[in-house]
Amino acid sequence: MDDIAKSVPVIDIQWIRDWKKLRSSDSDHDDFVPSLPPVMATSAISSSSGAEILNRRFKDLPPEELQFDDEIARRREAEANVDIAPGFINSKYECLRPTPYEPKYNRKLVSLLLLLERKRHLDNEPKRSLSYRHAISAIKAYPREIQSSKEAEKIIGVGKKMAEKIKVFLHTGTIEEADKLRYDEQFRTLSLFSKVFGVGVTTARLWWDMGYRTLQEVLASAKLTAAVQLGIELFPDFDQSRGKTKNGDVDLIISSKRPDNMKGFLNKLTRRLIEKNYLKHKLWNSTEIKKISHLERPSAGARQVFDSFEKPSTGIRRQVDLICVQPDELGTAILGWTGSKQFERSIRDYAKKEKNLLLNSQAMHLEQNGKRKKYVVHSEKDAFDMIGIPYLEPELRNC
DNA sequence: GGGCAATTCC
DNA sequence: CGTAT
DNA sequence: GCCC
Repeated sequence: MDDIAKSVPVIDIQWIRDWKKLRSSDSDHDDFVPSLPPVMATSAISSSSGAEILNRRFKDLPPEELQFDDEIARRREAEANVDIAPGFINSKYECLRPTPYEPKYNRKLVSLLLLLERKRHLDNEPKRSLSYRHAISAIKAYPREIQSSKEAEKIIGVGKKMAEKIKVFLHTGTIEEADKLRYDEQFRTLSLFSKVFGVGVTTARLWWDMGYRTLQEVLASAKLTAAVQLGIELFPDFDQSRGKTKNGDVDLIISSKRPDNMKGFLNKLTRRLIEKNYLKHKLWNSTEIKKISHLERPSAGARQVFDSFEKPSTGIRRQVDLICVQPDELGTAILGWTGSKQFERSIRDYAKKEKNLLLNSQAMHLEQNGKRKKYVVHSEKDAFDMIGIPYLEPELRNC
């Protein structure tokens, strides 16, 4: 999952309606797929812009833009010891407060902290990266401009070192370490490499250390697994910096009230979708076998990742995750796949630490004196109620 | 100083 | 089987 | 890097 809670509809919903119509009139899997006009498959899609990104070399390129930056970095009165903003839910649990996708206040500060978080991530310092994520999340949700580092340090998640950086920001309008990263070839190259499907910070750095500076060079010279090679070739289609929509991947969670019908469903469905050219490549798949007291139950979160045509007529390609779940897993599956990533970490952390509830995308369990009791979660709302926290719309889970 | 979400695949 | 993703 |  990405760090953005997905709320933008990016596929033709009619496609799903047709599917539902057909499904209700017939129980044979092979007829689940609606008949739509066949797709004109072409490999020339976006290849002109694709060549650009594959050959992008950051040396001497203009600096990376800040994510949010309409703020005039004005100088504040030094170190006003004001109270924390009224109404702000000051907690270490991000899931307790609404967090917008774009901050209203402190936008440049958030942009700079995001650079530092990414730097820690690329340097393989996941815990420091997490710390920045906590602080960024809190500041994104903070309901007014921060006036001083003293005020900032009252925010749970902002400690001494972060407050010092904020102090410098308030006085100079920037944070030097962060601003430098915008021009840093290694930082920008590692960022690009690690956006490829199947590539994390380790592989990204390996490629850098081998001397590669563009994806094209990697493609030409590095020995790649088939999946990673596909990841690079599809990269131009998935490139998120292009186009208007923030993020384009689609998660479809599929369930049936008659689980016995679901055996082999995902494979059948994807085979048909590939035949009809809705899906192009299988990037990844997982078929989980749950072991329950010696019995093997095929289940929970069988998942396949594809790239597909968003809308046959446009030829625009999207990443599609197909997730097949048991009916009693539907509530937790939707909650778990809606994100954001940090929201999921937070709500699971809260549930466990504060309520002894173990939460994952398959189930919720109450743990008391060494025993686990399973609760069925029927909906997202249900999950919030059971955990005992106020419901948050998906659009406000952008922790 | 321990913990930081939970889980799978290759 | 341990590590990376 | 921060909280408990």
